[in-house]
Amino acid sequence: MARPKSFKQAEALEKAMQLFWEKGFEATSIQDLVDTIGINRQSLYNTFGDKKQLFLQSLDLYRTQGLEGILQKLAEDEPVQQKIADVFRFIIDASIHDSRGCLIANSTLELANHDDDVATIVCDNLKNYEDAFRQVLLEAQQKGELSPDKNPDAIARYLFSSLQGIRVTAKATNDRARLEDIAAITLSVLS
Amino acid sequence: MARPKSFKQAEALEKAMQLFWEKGFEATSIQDLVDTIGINRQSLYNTFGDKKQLFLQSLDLYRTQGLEGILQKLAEDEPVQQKIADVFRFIIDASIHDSRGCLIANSTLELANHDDDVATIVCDNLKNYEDAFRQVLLEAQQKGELSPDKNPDAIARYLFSSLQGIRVTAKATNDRARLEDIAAITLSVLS
DNA sequence: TCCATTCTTGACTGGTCGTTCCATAACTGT
DNA sequence: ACAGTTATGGAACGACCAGTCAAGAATGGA
Repeated sequence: MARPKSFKQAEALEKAMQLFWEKGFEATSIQDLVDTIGINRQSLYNTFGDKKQLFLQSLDLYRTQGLEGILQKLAEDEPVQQKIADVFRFIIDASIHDSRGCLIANSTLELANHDDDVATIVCDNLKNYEDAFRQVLLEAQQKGELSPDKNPDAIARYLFSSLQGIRVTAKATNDRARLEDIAAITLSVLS
Repeated sequence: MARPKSFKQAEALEKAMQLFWEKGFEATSIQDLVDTIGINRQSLYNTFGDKKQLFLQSLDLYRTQGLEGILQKLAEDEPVQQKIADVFRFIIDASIHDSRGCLIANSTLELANHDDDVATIVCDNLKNYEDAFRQVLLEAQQKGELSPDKNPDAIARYLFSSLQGIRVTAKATNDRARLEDIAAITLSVLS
Protein backbone atom coordinates (compact mmCIF):
# COMPACT_ATOMS: atom_id res chain seq x y z
CA MET A 1 0.00 0.00 0.00
CA ALA A 2 2.68 2.47 1.02
CA ARG A 3 6.00 2.86 2.74
CA PRO A 4 5.84 1.60 6.34
CA LYS A 5 7.10 3.55 9.33
CA SER A 6 10.69 2.86 10.27
CA PHE A 7 9.88 3.09 14.01
CA LYS A 8 7.33 1.70 16.40
CA GLN A 9 4.76 4.27 17.36
CA ALA A 10 4.26 2.94 20.87
CA GLU A 11 7.99 3.08 21.59
CA ALA A 12 8.22 6.61 20.25
CA LEU A 13 5.34 7.73 22.45
CA GLU A 14 6.95 6.10 25.46
CA LYS A 15 10.16 8.06 24.81
CA ALA A 16 8.22 11.29 24.40
CA MET A 17 6.43 10.63 27.67
CA GLN A 18 9.71 10.03 29.48
CA LEU A 19 11.09 13.33 28.20
CA PHE A 20 8.01 15.38 29.09
CA TRP A 21 8.15 13.74 32.50
CA GLU A 22 11.78 14.77 32.88
CA LYS A 23 11.49 18.36 31.69
CA GLY A 24 7.85 19.44 31.74
CA PHE A 25 5.84 20.69 28.78
CA GLU A 26 7.20 24.20 28.32
CA ALA A 27 10.84 23.28 28.82
CA THR A 28 10.68 20.47 26.25
CA SER A 29 11.30 21.61 22.68
CA ILE A 30 10.39 19.81 19.51
CA GLN A 31 14.10 19.50 18.83
CA ASP A 32 14.54 17.77 22.20
CA LEU A 33 11.80 15.34 21.25
CA VAL A 34 13.25 14.68 17.80
CA ASP A 35 16.68 13.98 19.33
CA THR A 36 15.34 11.81 22.14
CA ILE A 37 12.84 9.79 20.16
CA GLY A 38 15.29 9.40 17.31
CA ILE A 39 12.81 10.02 14.52
CA ASN A 40 12.62 12.84 12.02
CA ARG A 41 10.79 16.04 12.74
CA GLN A 42 8.24 15.50 10.02
CA SER A 43 7.58 11.92 11.09
CA LEU A 44 6.80 13.26 14.52
CA TYR A 45 4.28 15.73 13.14
CA ASN A 46 2.76 13.13 10.80
CA THR A 47 2.38 10.58 13.56
CA PHE A 48 1.42 12.57 16.61
CA GLY A 49 0.22 15.98 15.44
CA ASP A 50 1.66 19.07 17.06
CA LYS A 51 3.50 19.42 20.34
CA LYS A 52 0.42 19.70 22.48
CA GLN A 53 -1.27 16.67 20.96
CA LEU A 54 1.88 14.63 21.54
CA PHE A 55 1.93 15.85 25.10
CA LEU A 56 -1.67 14.90 25.70
CA GLN A 57 -1.03 11.42 24.33
CA SER A 58 2.03 11.13 26.59
CA LEU A 59 0.02 12.26 29.58
CA ASP A 60 -2.70 9.75 28.88
CA LEU A 61 -0.17 6.97 28.46
CA TYR A 62 1.33 7.83 31.83
CA ARG A 63 -2.07 7.98 33.44
CA THR A 64 -3.07 4.58 32.08
CA GLN A 65 0.17 2.91 33.10
CA GLY A 66 0.12 4.42 36.57
CA LEU A 67 -3.49 3.57 37.23
CA GLU A 68 -2.95 0.01 36.08
CA GLY A 69 -0.14 -0.47 38.60
CA ILE A 70 -2.27 0.81 41.45
CA LEU A 71 -5.29 -1.26 40.47
CA GLN A 72 -3.12 -4.38 40.48
CA LYS A 73 -1.89 -3.68 43.98
CA LEU A 74 -5.44 -3.07 45.18
CA ALA A 75 -6.64 -6.30 43.58
CA GLU A 76 -4.30 -8.51 45.61
CA ASP A 77 -5.87 -10.96 48.03
CA GLU A 78 -4.68 -9.28 51.20
CA PRO A 79 -6.14 -7.22 54.04
CA VAL A 80 -7.26 -3.86 52.74
CA GLN A 81 -5.12 -1.82 55.08
CA GLN A 82 -2.08 -3.74 53.91
CA LYS A 83 -2.94 -3.20 50.25
CA ILE A 84 -3.32 0.53 50.74
CA ALA A 85 -0.10 0.62 52.72
CA ASP A 86 1.55 -1.13 49.78
CA VAL A 87 0.33 1.61 47.47
CA PHE A 88 1.79 4.27 49.75
CA ARG A 89 5.07 2.40 50.04
CA PHE A 90 5.21 2.08 46.26
CA ILE A 91 4.66 5.81 45.78
CA ILE A 92 7.31 6.63 48.37
CA ASP A 93 9.80 4.31 46.68
CA ALA A 94 9.04 5.85 43.31
CA SER A 95 9.36 9.38 44.68
CA ILE A 96 12.74 8.68 46.22
CA HIS A 97 14.24 6.86 43.27
CA ASP A 98 12.90 9.20 40.62
CA SER A 99 13.29 12.92 41.11
CA ARG A 100 10.83 13.61 38.31
CA GLY A 101 7.93 12.93 40.65
CA CYS A 102 4.55 12.32 39.05
CA LEU A 103 3.90 13.51 35.51
CA ILE A 104 0.22 14.01 36.27
CA ALA A 105 0.93 16.15 39.33
CA ASN A 106 3.62 18.10 37.47
CA SER A 107 1.26 18.78 34.60
CA THR A 108 -1.57 19.69 36.94
CA LEU A 109 0.43 22.48 38.50
CA GLU A 110 2.08 23.60 35.30
CA LEU A 111 -0.88 23.56 32.94
CA ALA A 112 -4.26 22.55 34.37
CA ASN A 113 -5.48 26.08 35.03
CA HIS A 114 -4.64 27.23 31.50
CA ASP A 115 -5.48 24.18 29.42
CA ASP A 116 -8.82 22.42 29.47
CA ASP A 117 -7.54 19.28 27.78
CA VAL A 118 -4.93 18.77 30.48
CA ALA A 119 -7.51 19.59 33.13
CA THR A 120 -9.77 16.88 31.74
CA ILE A 121 -7.10 14.19 31.95
CA VAL A 122 -6.10 15.33 35.43
CA CYS A 123 -9.71 15.22 36.52
CA ASP A 124 -10.25 11.77 35.05
CA ASN A 125 -7.20 10.58 36.89
CA LEU A 126 -8.49 11.93 40.18
CA LYS A 127 -11.79 10.21 39.60
CA ASN A 128 -10.19 6.88 38.72
CA TYR A 129 -8.01 6.82 41.82
CA GLU A 130 -10.84 7.85 44.10
CA ASP A 131 -13.10 5.21 42.60
CA ALA A 132 -10.45 2.55 43.08
CA PHE A 133 -9.91 3.48 46.71
CA ARG A 134 -13.62 3.75 47.41
CA GLN A 135 -14.38 0.36 45.99
CA VAL A 136 -11.69 -1.29 48.05
CA LEU A 137 -12.88 0.51 51.17
CA LEU A 138 -16.45 -0.64 50.57
CA GLU A 139 -15.25 -4.21 50.27
CA ALA A 140 -13.33 -3.75 53.48
CA GLN A 141 -16.47 -2.70 55.27
CA GLN A 142 -18.31 -5.74 53.94
CA LYS A 143 -15.55 -8.00 55.17
CA GLY A 144 -15.50 -6.26 58.52
CA GLU A 145 -11.97 -4.96 58.03
CA LEU A 146 -13.07 -1.34 58.20
CA SER A 147 -15.47 0.21 60.67
CA PRO A 148 -18.92 0.92 59.16
CA ASP A 149 -18.72 4.36 60.79
CA LYS A 150 -16.16 5.45 58.23
CA ASN A 151 -17.17 7.22 55.04
CA PRO A 152 -15.52 5.40 52.11
CA ASP A 153 -16.16 8.32 49.77
CA ALA A 154 -14.42 10.85 51.96
CA ILE A 155 -11.58 8.53 52.89
CA ALA A 156 -10.94 7.74 49.25
CA ARG A 157 -10.58 11.44 48.51
CA TYR A 158 -8.38 11.82 51.55
CA LEU A 159 -6.07 9.00 50.50
CA PHE A 160 -5.58 10.37 47.02
CA SER A 161 -4.92 13.85 48.32
CA SER A 162 -2.40 12.44 50.77
CA LEU A 163 -0.56 10.67 47.98
CA GLN A 164 -0.29 13.94 46.08
CA GLY A 165 1.02 15.62 49.20
CA ILE A 166 3.67 12.99 49.65
CA ARG A 167 4.79 13.43 46.06
CA VAL A 168 5.17 17.17 46.52
CA THR A 169 6.89 16.77 49.88
CA ALA A 170 9.27 14.23 48.38
CA LYS A 171 10.61 16.90 46.08
CA ALA A 172 11.72 18.93 49.09
CA THR A 173 13.14 16.07 51.13
CA ASN A 174 14.70 12.76 50.15
CA ASP A 175 14.41 11.40 53.69
CA ARG A 176 12.51 8.16 53.39
CA ALA A 177 11.81 7.97 57.11
CA ARG A 178 9.99 11.31 57.01
CA LEU A 179 7.80 10.18 54.16
CA GLU A 180 7.06 6.90 55.91
CA ASP A 181 6.08 8.84 59.03
CA ILE A 182 3.60 10.78 56.95
CA ALA A 183 2.21 7.62 55.39
CA ALA A 184 1.88 5.93 58.76
CA ILE A 185 -0.14 8.79 60.21
CA THR A 186 -2.22 9.00 57.05
CA LEU A 187 -3.09 5.31 57.25
CA SER A 188 -3.85 5.52 60.96
CA VAL A 189 -7.28 6.95 60.17
CA LEU A 190 -8.26 3.57 58.74
CA SER A 191 -8.11 1.80 62.10
CA MET B 1 23.94 61.58 43.36
CA ALA B 2 22.22 60.24 40.28
CA ARG B 3 18.94 59.87 38.49
CA PRO B 4 16.41 58.10 40.71
CA LYS B 5 14.28 55.16 39.62
CA SER B 6 10.91 56.09 38.22
CA PHE B 7 9.25 53.07 39.91
CA LYS B 8 9.18 51.47 43.32
CA GLN B 9 11.28 48.34 43.41
CA ALA B 10 9.03 46.53 45.91
CA GLU B 11 5.96 47.15 43.76
CA ALA B 12 7.76 45.95 40.66
CA LEU B 13 8.83 42.76 42.42
CA GLU B 14 5.28 42.17 43.62
CA LYS B 15 4.01 42.45 40.04
CA ALA B 16 6.70 40.07 38.79
CA MET B 17 5.74 37.59 41.51
CA GLN B 18 2.08 37.76 40.55
CA LEU B 19 2.95 37.04 36.92
CA PHE B 20 5.27 34.12 37.67
CA TRP B 21 2.54 32.78 39.93
CA GLU B 22 0.03 33.05 37.11
CA LYS B 23 2.11 31.52 34.34
CA GLY B 24 5.05 29.65 35.83
CA PHE B 25 8.72 30.27 35.16
CA GLU B 26 9.15 28.84 31.67
CA ALA B 27 5.92 30.26 30.27
CA THR B 28 6.72 33.78 31.45
CA SER B 29 8.85 35.77 29.02
CA ILE B 30 10.90 38.85 29.73
CA GLN B 31 8.54 40.73 27.43
CA ASP B 32 5.59 39.59 29.57
CA LEU B 33 7.38 40.90 32.63
CA VAL B 34 8.24 44.23 31.00
CA ASP B 35 4.61 44.69 29.94
CA THR B 36 3.15 43.66 33.27
CA ILE B 37 5.53 45.50 35.53
CA GLY B 38 5.42 48.54 33.31
CA ILE B 39 9.11 49.33 33.41
CA ASN B 40 11.71 49.28 30.71
CA ARG B 41 13.56 46.15 29.78
CA GLN B 42 16.91 47.59 30.76
CA SER B 43 15.60 48.84 34.08
CA LEU B 44 14.45 45.33 34.82
CA TYR B 45 17.91 43.94 34.17
CA ASN B 46 19.60 46.74 36.11
CA THR B 47 17.37 46.27 39.11
CA PHE B 48 16.80 42.55 39.37
CA GLY B 49 19.48 40.85 37.29
CA ASP B 50 18.43 38.22 34.78
CA LYS B 51 15.19 36.29 34.55
CA LYS B 52 16.20 33.59 36.99
CA GLN B 53 17.36 36.03 39.64
CA LEU B 54 14.11 37.92 39.34
CA PHE B 55 12.24 34.66 39.69
CA LEU B 56 14.16 33.67 42.80
CA GLN B 57 13.41 37.04 44.38
CA SER B 58 9.74 36.62 43.50
CA LEU B 59 9.71 33.14 44.97
CA ASP B 60 11.28 34.33 48.18
CA LEU B 61 8.82 37.20 48.45
CA TYR B 62 5.94 34.76 48.08
CA ARG B 63 7.46 32.41 50.63
CA THR B 64 7.91 35.19 53.18
CA GLN B 65 4.41 36.57 52.71
CA GLY B 66 2.79 33.16 52.88
CA LEU B 67 4.69 32.05 55.94
CA GLU B 68 3.85 35.27 57.74
CA GLY B 69 0.15 34.69 57.20
CA ILE B 70 0.32 31.18 58.60
CA LEU B 71 2.41 32.20 61.59
CA GLN B 72 -0.14 34.86 62.45
CA LYS B 73 -2.96 32.33 62.41
CA LEU B 74 -0.96 29.94 64.58
CA ALA B 75 -0.16 32.72 67.07
CA GLU B 76 -3.82 33.43 67.89
CA ASP B 77 -4.96 32.76 71.42
CA GLU B 78 -7.24 29.84 70.60
CA PRO B 79 -7.27 26.07 71.02
CA VAL B 80 -4.56 24.51 68.89
CA GLN B 81 -6.88 22.28 66.92
CA GLN B 82 -8.96 25.29 66.00
CA LYS B 83 -5.92 27.27 64.89
CA ILE B 84 -4.73 24.45 62.66
CA ALA B 85 -8.24 24.03 61.29
CA ASP B 86 -8.16 27.75 60.49
CA VAL B 87 -4.99 27.26 58.51
CA PHE B 88 -6.58 24.46 56.52
CA ARG B 89 -9.72 26.49 55.93
CA PHE B 90 -7.61 29.40 54.76
CA ILE B 91 -5.70 27.22 52.29
CA ILE B 92 -8.93 25.73 50.97
CA ASP B 93 -10.43 29.20 50.49
CA ALA B 94 -7.32 30.37 48.71
CA SER B 95 -7.25 27.29 46.49
CA ILE B 96 -10.84 27.74 45.44
CA HIS B 97 -10.69 31.46 44.79
CA ASP B 98 -7.35 31.43 43.04
CA SER B 99 -6.71 28.87 40.34
CA ARG B 100 -3.00 29.64 40.40
CA GLY B 101 -2.59 27.46 43.46
CA CYS B 102 0.63 27.88 45.43
CA LEU B 103 3.67 29.42 43.76
CA ILE B 104 6.00 27.38 45.93
CA ALA B 105 4.30 24.10 45.05
CA ASN B 106 4.14 25.06 41.37
CA SER B 107 7.83 25.90 41.35
CA THR B 108 8.70 22.76 43.26
CA LEU B 109 7.21 20.53 40.60
CA GLU B 110 8.36 22.64 37.67
CA LEU B 111 11.93 23.37 38.70
CA ALA B 112 13.13 21.89 41.99
CA ASN B 113 14.74 18.81 40.48
CA HIS B 114 16.68 20.85 37.94
CA ASP B 115 17.59 23.98 39.87
CA ASP B 116 19.40 23.96 43.19
CA ASP B 117 18.50 27.55 44.03
CA VAL B 118 14.80 26.80 43.73
CA ALA B 119 15.28 23.58 45.66
CA THR B 120 16.89 25.53 48.49
CA ILE B 121 13.97 27.94 48.81
CA VAL B 122 11.48 25.09 48.61
CA CYS B 123 13.37 23.22 51.28
CA ASP B 124 13.54 26.25 53.55
CA ASN B 125 9.83 26.68 53.14
CA LEU B 126 9.17 23.09 54.13
CA LYS B 127 11.34 23.52 57.18
CA ASN B 128 9.65 26.74 58.24
CA TYR B 129 6.16 25.29 58.01
CA GLU B 130 7.12 22.12 59.81
CA ASP B 131 8.81 24.11 62.55
CA ALA B 132 5.74 26.29 62.97
CA PHE B 133 3.41 23.31 63.25
CA ARG B 134 5.75 21.43 65.58
CA GLN B 135 6.08 24.33 67.97
CA VAL B 136 2.32 24.79 68.16
CA LEU B 137 1.85 21.06 68.71
CA LEU B 138 4.41 21.04 71.53
CA GLU B 139 2.58 23.91 73.20
CA ALA B 140 -0.64 21.96 72.81
CA GLN B 141 0.88 19.01 74.60
CA GLN B 142 2.02 21.25 77.45
CA LYS B 143 -1.46 22.71 77.77
CA GLY B 144 -3.01 19.26 77.66
CA GLU B 145 -4.79 19.94 74.39
CA LEU B 146 -2.94 17.19 72.58
CA SER B 147 -2.23 13.68 73.81
CA PRO B 148 1.40 13.18 74.92
CA ASP B 149 1.35 9.93 72.92
CA LYS B 150 1.46 11.90 69.68
CA ASN B 151 4.73 12.72 67.96
CA PRO B 152 4.75 16.48 67.19
CA ASP B 153 7.60 16.08 64.72
CA ALA B 154 5.82 13.51 62.62
CA ILE B 155 2.46 15.23 62.84
CA ALA B 156 3.99 18.51 61.73
CA ARG B 157 5.38 16.81 58.64
CA TYR B 158 2.05 15.14 58.07
CA LEU B 159 0.13 18.42 58.28
CA PHE B 160 2.37 20.18 55.80
CA SER B 161 2.22 17.27 53.39
CA SER B 162 -1.56 17.25 53.68
CA LEU B 163 -1.73 20.93 52.82
CA GLN B 164 0.29 20.30 49.68
CA GLY B 165 -2.03 17.45 48.78
CA ILE B 166 -5.06 19.67 49.15
CA ARG B 167 -3.51 22.31 46.92
CA VAL B 168 -2.85 19.75 44.20
CA THR B 169 -6.28 18.17 44.58
CA ALA B 170 -7.90 21.59 44.40
CA LYS B 171 -6.58 21.98 40.87
CA ALA B 172 -8.58 18.95 39.81
CA THR B 173 -11.78 19.75 41.68
CA ASN B 174 -13.37 23.01 42.70
CA ASP B 175 -15.77 21.29 45.07
CA ARG B 176 -15.27 22.92 48.43
CA ALA B 177 -17.12 20.16 50.30
CA ARG B 178 -14.69 17.56 49.01
CA LEU B 179 -11.71 19.56 50.17
CA GLU B 180 -13.31 20.14 53.54
CA ASP B 181 -13.91 16.41 53.88
CA ILE B 182 -10.21 15.86 53.29
CA ALA B 183 -9.28 18.51 55.84
CA ALA B 184 -11.66 17.06 58.42
CA ILE B 185 -10.18 13.59 58.15
CA THR B 186 -6.68 15.02 58.19
CA LEU B 187 -7.36 16.91 61.39
CA SER B 188 -9.03 13.92 63.01
CA VAL B 189 -5.61 12.47 63.83
CA LEU B 190 -5.11 15.28 66.34
CA SER B 191 -7.86 14.06 68.67
C1' DT C 1 7.14 -3.60 -13.76
C1' DC C 2 4.94 0.30 -12.66
C1' DC C 3 1.74 3.12 -10.01
C1' DA C 4 -0.33 5.06 -5.91
C1' DT C 5 0.59 5.98 -1.41
C1' DT C 6 3.04 7.00 2.60
C1' DC C 7 7.32 7.93 5.04
C1' DT C 8 11.71 10.36 5.42
C1' DT C 9 14.95 14.08 4.86
C1' DG C 10 16.81 18.53 5.46
C1' DA C 11 16.33 23.09 4.48
C1' DC C 12 13.42 26.83 5.60
C1' DT C 13 9.67 30.04 7.57
C1' DG C 14 8.35 33.99 10.53
C1' DG C 15 8.37 34.78 15.10
C1' DT C 16 9.99 34.93 19.85
C1' DC C 17 13.46 33.96 23.25
C1' DG C 18 16.86 36.12 26.88
C1' DT C 19 20.21 39.39 26.86
C1' DT C 20 23.21 43.43 25.56
C1' DC C 21 24.72 47.94 23.54
C1' DC C 22 24.74 52.67 23.35
C1' DA C 23 23.05 57.13 23.18
C1' DT C 24 20.33 60.13 25.89
C1' DA C 25 17.70 61.79 29.93
C1' DA C 26 17.38 63.10 34.68
C1' DC C 27 18.87 63.62 38.93
C1' DT C 28 22.40 65.06 43.18
C1' DG C 29 26.16 67.25 45.33
C1' DT C 30 29.45 70.98 44.54
C1' DA D 1 26.13 75.85 36.12
C1' DC D 2 28.67 71.91 35.97
C1' DA D 3 30.47 67.16 36.76
C1' DG D 4 29.45 62.67 38.08
C1' DT D 5 26.31 59.01 38.25
C1' DT D 6 22.52 56.23 37.39
C1' DA D 7 18.06 55.36 34.84
C1' DT D 8 15.76 55.04 30.52
C1' DG D 9 14.59 53.99 25.72
C1' DG D 10 14.97 51.61 21.57
C1' DA D 11 17.32 49.06 18.46
C1' DA D 12 19.88 45.08 17.86
C1' DC D 13 22.14 40.40 18.86
C1' DG D 14 22.47 35.40 17.88
C1' DA D 15 19.99 31.45 19.27
C1' DC D 16 16.18 28.91 19.37
C1' DC D 17 11.06 28.26 18.97
C1' DA D 18 6.99 25.48 16.73
C1' DG D 19 5.69 24.30 12.52
C1' DT D 20 5.92 23.71 7.07
C1' DC D 21 7.57 22.65 2.39
C1' DA D 22 9.05 20.15 -1.48
C1' DA D 23 11.67 16.49 -3.20
C1' DG D 24 13.16 11.89 -2.90
C1' DA D 25 12.96 7.04 -0.91
C1' DA D 26 10.56 2.87 0.06
C1' DT D 27 6.90 0.00 0.14
C1' DG D 28 2.44 -3.08 -1.41
C1' DG D 29 -0.94 -4.08 -4.86
C1' DA D 30 -2.05 -4.51 -9.82
